[in-house]
Amino acid sequence: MPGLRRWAVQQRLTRSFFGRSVHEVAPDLIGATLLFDGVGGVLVEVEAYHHTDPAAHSFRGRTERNAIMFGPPGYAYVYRSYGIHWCLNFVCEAAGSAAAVLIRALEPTAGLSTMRRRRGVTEARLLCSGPGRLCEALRVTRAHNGLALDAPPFELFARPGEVDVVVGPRIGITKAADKPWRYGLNGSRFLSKPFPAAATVINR
DNA sequence: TGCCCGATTAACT
DNA sequence: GTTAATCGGGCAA
Repeated sequence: MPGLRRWAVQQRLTRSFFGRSVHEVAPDLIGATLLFDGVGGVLVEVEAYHHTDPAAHSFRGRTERNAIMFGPPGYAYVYRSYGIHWCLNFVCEAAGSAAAVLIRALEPTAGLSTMRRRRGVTEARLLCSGPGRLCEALRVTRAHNGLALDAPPFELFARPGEVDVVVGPRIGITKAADKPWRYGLNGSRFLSKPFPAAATVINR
């Protein structure tokens, strides 16, 4: 029956979803829906980090700031970036792996007027295209560091079907800059930056 | 304690 | 293309 699918219940992402390799979870988050207090949209760009990765906050061991990364999967790790912005991560793998996915961009679908007010811009493309912008639009701060991802104010829903995921090098880092651990929704206009023209596309 | 630098962004030239 | 804003972590002294 045409249109039936729109009534299908979207599956919520649970802790077990995050208890896998960060390099599996990251591409599987592309196309998923993130809501924070009812405001959010479809994830279109993420990056993977791991404690063996020189670019990761957890690379030099546990500190007060990154402690959440060393805990169990399925929790939010929020940190201050450049003393100005907040950045949101999802902790993955097993406790001690200190692996997390940085949430870099989403396509806004819920709470657009709220996001516009918080961000001070009207263009939808500028609301959540970048980790700092996204946290400002969703009003994610240090107060949410350590919160479970399967309970309010978070709501996470699995993507409804397969998507084309584009894979490329991460942005804004100097260490391990060659690692292709940035994942995006192929063709999305809500990416924080385009992927290289030669970037690989995979179906997930 | 002091210094350097960063998983960024917006406003410049 | 370049740069200021702004501050905590990490490391040298």
